[in-house]
Amino acid sequence: MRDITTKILFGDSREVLKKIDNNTIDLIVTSPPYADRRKNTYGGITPEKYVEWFLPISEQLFRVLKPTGTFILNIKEKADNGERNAYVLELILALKRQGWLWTEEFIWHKKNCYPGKWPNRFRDAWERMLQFNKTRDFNMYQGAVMVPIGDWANGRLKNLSETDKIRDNSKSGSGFGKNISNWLKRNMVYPSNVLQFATVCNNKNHSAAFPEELPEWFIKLFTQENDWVLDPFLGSGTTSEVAQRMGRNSIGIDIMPEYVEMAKAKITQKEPSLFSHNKIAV
Amino acid sequence: MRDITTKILFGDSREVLKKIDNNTIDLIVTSPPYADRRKNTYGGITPEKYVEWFLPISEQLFRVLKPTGTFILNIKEKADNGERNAYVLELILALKRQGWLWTEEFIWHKKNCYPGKWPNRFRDAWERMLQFNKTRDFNMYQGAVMVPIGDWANGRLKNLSETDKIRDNSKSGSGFGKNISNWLKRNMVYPSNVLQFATVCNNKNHSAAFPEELPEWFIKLFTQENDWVLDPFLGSGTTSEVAQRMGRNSIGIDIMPEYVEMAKAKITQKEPSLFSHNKIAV
DNA sequence: GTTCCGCATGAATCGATAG
DNA sequence: ACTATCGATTCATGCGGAA
Repeated sequence: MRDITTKILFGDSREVLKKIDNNTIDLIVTSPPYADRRKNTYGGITPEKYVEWFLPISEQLFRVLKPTGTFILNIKEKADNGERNAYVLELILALKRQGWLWTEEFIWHKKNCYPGKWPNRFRDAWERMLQFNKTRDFNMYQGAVMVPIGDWANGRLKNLSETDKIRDNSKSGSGFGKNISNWLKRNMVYPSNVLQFATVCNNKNHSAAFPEELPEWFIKLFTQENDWVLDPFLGSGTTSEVAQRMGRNSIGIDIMPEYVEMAKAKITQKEPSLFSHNKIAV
Repeated sequence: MRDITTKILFGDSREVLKKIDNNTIDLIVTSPPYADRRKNTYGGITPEKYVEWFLPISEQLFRVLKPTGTFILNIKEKADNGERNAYVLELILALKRQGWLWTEEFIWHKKNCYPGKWPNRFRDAWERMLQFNKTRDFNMYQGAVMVPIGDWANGRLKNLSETDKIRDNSKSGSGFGKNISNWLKRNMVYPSNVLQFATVCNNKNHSAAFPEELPEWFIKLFTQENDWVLDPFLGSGTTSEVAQRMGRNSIGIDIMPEYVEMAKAKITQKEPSLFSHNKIAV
């Protein structure tokens, strides 16, 4: 493994991103401040101004991303006056107009979401993981995120009858001959576009809203070792930490000095002993 | 239980809906034909014309729905040229402009769908269950869909229940223990907005097969017995069948004669023996 | 060293109350 | 009338201390 660079940059992404060269990033994975959330830490962008605020940033992201790269955006609209706000839908449409391809919408199913029950709704247990690309020919290493068949097969495949197998072959869905019995012989299967991870909730000094599994999963899927990962809203530094551990170069940006310090601490902490081959640039 | 009416109507919803009186329906739950470029499938509406096609129908749905009623729309955009089509987002925005409140987006997680992959994506394992309302004061019977509590509670209950068990057992001889309902409540929790139902594989005659659990869940949540349920795209008749079984009046509409016949067969099949109190109106 | 249990808390949401 | 703040509601998870 070559040396890994892990840059943690302090500042406003709208400005800091301009220092990054064109077509250099393989994966952008980020969770920007949601509209009207985290007012105390970040500015607190209203839903009405969210698209306007985000587009200059995504313009820079488009510029720095390689044509084969991927942009993963974690976001979820809040309920407001008994109604879901539509600003995320407006954002998706605006990003498409900006030139992005809206390739996929993964669902992050939060198994341990915030509790609560109200007269008109249940707990919100999912968030959007929106995948955007510059071109249709992006890199995707699907084999890297295969999961043991165990959980899946025990529930479904074991009970497949002989007619099930035959019938599915004759059913010509979309031209893909899905011979189910082939899957029986394998140990690993591909996941779907629904991801189930628990949110991090520890009693320690600082909590990371982003569980490590989330950036880890997308880094595995869309990058190889020595590729470059970017998070323009780094927060407490989860993305940088995971990228470093996985042998990816990374750039993390945040506007809050205390978060930048926290992220730097996470990185350098591990540098002397475990990651002596890594180079920390700040 | 009073007599239940189950109407199966043949025709185009744009016309047939006009025969239904204002403010008479408690729940609309439907899975319209999804937009598709392939004309040979059911419906055959292109993504570009989908909103234009749907709005006259949703206008009628708005008219016939009670102010306390709910409209559940099951839909999912297909991938098209490597990209998710945005017509569903446009539809949500258009429905809001039409006066609907976009109350919630439930996720139907199709847990048992076959693993599969394409060069650029994984298996699509979820669909949108969009909830729209006319007002903020709609009926919602949340207790009807409670689910058993997670495993974590079993350990906790073990200790407390030692004395509780004895008390309950000793009380069982003397009528109903007053605490039984409370104890049951502790074993049941409210669900979230992510629903996990298996897909049905047994329906060869309808392209968009809807598992019974799906309309059943929403009928439980948003209606009581003798309420009125409407499905303007009935398909093979699942909604009518479930509504009848649950003691709800219902109206189902479909434009395909063979589906109407299929749906009628499902209903009348059960009428003589099990549902002799039901009245079939066609 | 395991296993078990207590406890804090997490990108929440609504209705009521206050300014 | 409209905005801002507060209290009540509620459950899965992981950590830390105890058995």
